[in-house]
Order: sequence, then C-alpha cells, then structure tokens
Amino acid sequence: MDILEIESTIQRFAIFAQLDRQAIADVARSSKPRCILRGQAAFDQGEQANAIFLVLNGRFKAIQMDPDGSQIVTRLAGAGDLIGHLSAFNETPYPVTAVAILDGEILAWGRRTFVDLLLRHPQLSLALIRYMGLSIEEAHKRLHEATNEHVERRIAHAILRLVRQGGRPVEGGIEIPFPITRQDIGLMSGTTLQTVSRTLSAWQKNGIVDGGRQHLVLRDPHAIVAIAEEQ
Amino acid sequence: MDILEIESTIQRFAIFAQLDRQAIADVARSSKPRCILRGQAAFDQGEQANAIFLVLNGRFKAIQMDPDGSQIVTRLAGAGDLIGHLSAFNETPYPVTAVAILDGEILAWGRRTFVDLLLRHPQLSLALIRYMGLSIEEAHKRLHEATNEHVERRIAHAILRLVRQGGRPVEGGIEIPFPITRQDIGLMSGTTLQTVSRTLSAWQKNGIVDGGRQHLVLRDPHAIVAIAEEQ
DNA sequence: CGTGGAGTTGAGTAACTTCAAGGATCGTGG
DNA sequence: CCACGATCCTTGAAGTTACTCAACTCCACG
Repeated sequence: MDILEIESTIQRFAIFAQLDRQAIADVARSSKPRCILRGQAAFDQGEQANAIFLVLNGRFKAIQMDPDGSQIVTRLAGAGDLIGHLSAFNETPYPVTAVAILDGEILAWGRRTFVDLLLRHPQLSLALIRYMGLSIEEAHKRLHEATNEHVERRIAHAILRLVRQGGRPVEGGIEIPFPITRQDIGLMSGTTLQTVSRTLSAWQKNGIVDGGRQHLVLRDPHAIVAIAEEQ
Repeated sequence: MDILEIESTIQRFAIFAQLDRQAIADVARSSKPRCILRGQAAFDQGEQANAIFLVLNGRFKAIQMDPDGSQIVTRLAGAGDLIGHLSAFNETPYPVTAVAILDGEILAWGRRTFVDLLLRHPQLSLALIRYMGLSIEEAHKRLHEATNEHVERRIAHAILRLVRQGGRPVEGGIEIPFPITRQDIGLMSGTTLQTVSRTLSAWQKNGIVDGGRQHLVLRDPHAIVAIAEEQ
C-alpha cells in the first residue's frame, strides 16, 4: 500500500474523519504499514508497548490470559479499529495478545510518534477520546451482562456483536465472514466451548442459526435479538 | 471554593498535572463548582450528557441499571476522578447514575466548554487519553475476573479495589473510610448481598476483616491479597 | 417506640461446569 | 490421492457453586 492509498483509506475511518488534508498526510507519512498473516500476533501480552496500530483490513482478536491460564477475548478489531492504544500512552505492557484471524494489513506508529501526532492535531485527540469512551461503555455493558445474564443470553449478545462488527447479508440470513470457533464465542461470552456448542446445536434445531466448523450463519437474526433481550 | 483554591487543587490531580499555570487558569475559570449531598446524584442514567465533572472531594458510586432492574456498580470515584466523560464527548446519554456516598464537591464543565479546552490544550487531551486507557484496562480486568474467578476471589478483588481507592491505615488494619453496604460490594463483584454477607462473616471468624453496618476494616490485608490471588 | 434499611443464616435448587469419550473436518506430507 | 495428526465440535453424565426464597435480627433515626 503506497502513501496515497493509505491517506484515502484512513480518512474514511471515524478516528481520522475530522482531520484536514494536511493532517491526514502528516499522520499517514509517519506510519509504517505491515502485513500480518492469519495466526500471527501483532503484539503479545506482557510485551513493552512501543507501538500503536490501526487495522486497515483483516480481523484481529484481543486475547487476555491470566497467570493461571484462563483467558477471555476482550474484543475483536476490524478495519478502522485501533489496537495497542490502551497501554501505549501509559507506557505499560500490552494487556492482551492481538492475533490475526484473517490475513490483514495494519499501520504502525511508534509510541512517541503517535503522541506527537496527538499534540499536533487536537482533533485527532478528540476523536481518540470519543473512540475510547465508546470502548469503556462497551466494556461496562459486557460486565453487566456477564454478572446479570444467563449463558444463553450472553451467547446471543456475543453473536450480535460479531454481526455488528462485520456481519455480511447473504441469501437466507447473515453470515459471519471470518473464522470463529465455539471456543472464541465462549471466551467472548464468559462460558465454556461445550456450553456454546450445546446452545448453538439447540438453535440450529430451531432453524435460528446454521454453520459448521469455524463458520456461522444467522438464519433468523430476529430470534437472536429476542433471546438477547428476553427477561 | 474560590478560583485560586480550585487552581491549586486541580493541578495536583494527574489529569491536570502536565498543564502550565495559564492552562490551569483557563481550565479552572471555565468550571462551575457544585456541592452534592450524600445520597444525591450528580447525574442520572439516561439523561442527556451535557456536562462533565471532576470530583474534588467526597466519594461517588456509578450505578448502571438494566431495563429489567438488575444493576452493577461500574466504579467508585474519588478526588481527582472524572465522571460523565464517557458519554459527554459522544453526545450519548449518561450510561450510569453517579450517586454521592459522602457529601462532596465537584467541578462541572459544559460539554462544549470542555471540548474547547481539549482542543486548546493538547496536553489535557493526552492526559485524558491516558486516564481513559487505564479505565479500559481496569474494566477488562474486571471482566476477566467476573468470568473466570469464583465469588470469594471476586469479593477479595472488590475489597482490594476499595482499599486502593481510599483505604486509610488505622491501628490494627486498614479502614474503608466511606459507607459501603454488602449490597454495594455485591454489585461490584458480581454476586448477591447474601453471598457477600456469608463470605465476610466467614472472614470475620478468621480475623481477616471486621466491621458492621456500612463499615469495613481489613484486619489482615495480606490474607485478602492471598485469597484474591490463589489459584 | 416504631419503621425501614442493613445484615445474618438456613435449606433447597437451578444452571453451568467439569470430566469424558467419540466424531467430523482440515491441511499436510508421503 | 490418501493417510494421518491436529483442531474443532458434539453429546452424555455427574458434580458443584452460588443463587433464590425465606425468616429473623439488629440498629439508626425520626
């Protein structure tokens, strides 16, 4: 991807949309593009956070692991999402490992470089603040779900999140167009892969979803919304 | 509180610490101080977010409530903490109700006013970005705990958070110097007041904690850390 | 002195997890 | 092209944690 492509790509993303031509050029010029193959990590949990990344395309999952081995998926990131921004500015280690679940391209900035961009372009800071505000609200919503809702509802929420982050309409439903395992869904909804499997099997019997290995299609999205919202 | 007091107070808070004299004056001048009595709310969930607040003193709890009545406490806020910042910049409704659990003073800025401050003082934006990054990490940590740890451990974590946010050393332990109910602790650790009561009763028998109605003293903080970290 | 918020404690139970074992699907190398 | 290993998925049965329901006590405050 050359610099002009980068400019025209990033100016479409919410975080950069308010910047003028010159600012976009400044931002683009100081970035380094990088390809990440499926299965590779953009960075690893615990590593010193020297860079911040923007996803240009592809799909990443952020996995957080405890010393005792337990994990959760804190978020998925697609085109236009930042990753690594939490720790980069506080100079703390990355709190998650960001694994590509599809081949993809990202843009990297050094920590110091990005801080300078923020100081030079207040509109960029403001956009980042808005972006992070939404992340916190999302995290709190998940926390609420995790502590007050039963599994089936949590799984429904997790799947609706997948849809919002990149569901593709196909004939007879909505497809999740990237590989996702029962394990992943479990880590996103706070349950085990077995429970996810049982739940999806039941839904499949009712014609609500469809799909096989690492693949999911919502046949009746409305039914899933209903499950997510039932008392 | 007059303007000079405000200036000298806020410059000690992390979010404003990097600002020069002039910037501090600018920030202070555009703020409106306000007193909140115990039990009152600085703002209510669902209300249009027209203002952002800084806690000068006192203590607030942020409660999030579902349509079905279930609640969680997303955070406690003390001197130096911002409240209302999540939604104010995105012009979404407040996602929580911020209730004072002690009489306190806060500083208020209108949404537009604070955005202008951010645009005028890039260092303020940067500090806010750092602050929000820490909030997200904290939320993700709680999410991890909520889904992978058993109640006793979660309660221990919740209490350690209380200590970090304002524990006061007293003879024979550490005191939580603001009123906190079993219900609150339950809402902070994702369990019921009954389970909290049982757990604290057991701990009290072992001499780990002490306290009565809305009151808590850690007699053996080390033991609580051990519980929070045991496998 | 009465009322309501806060806390305690017991018993029963539901919802998930854990353990277990087998089946399906993918990719890879002979 | 087929065999094999690795990953992913399914389903059953047993076990457990912590929630729910319920009754009772204690205090603070008007």
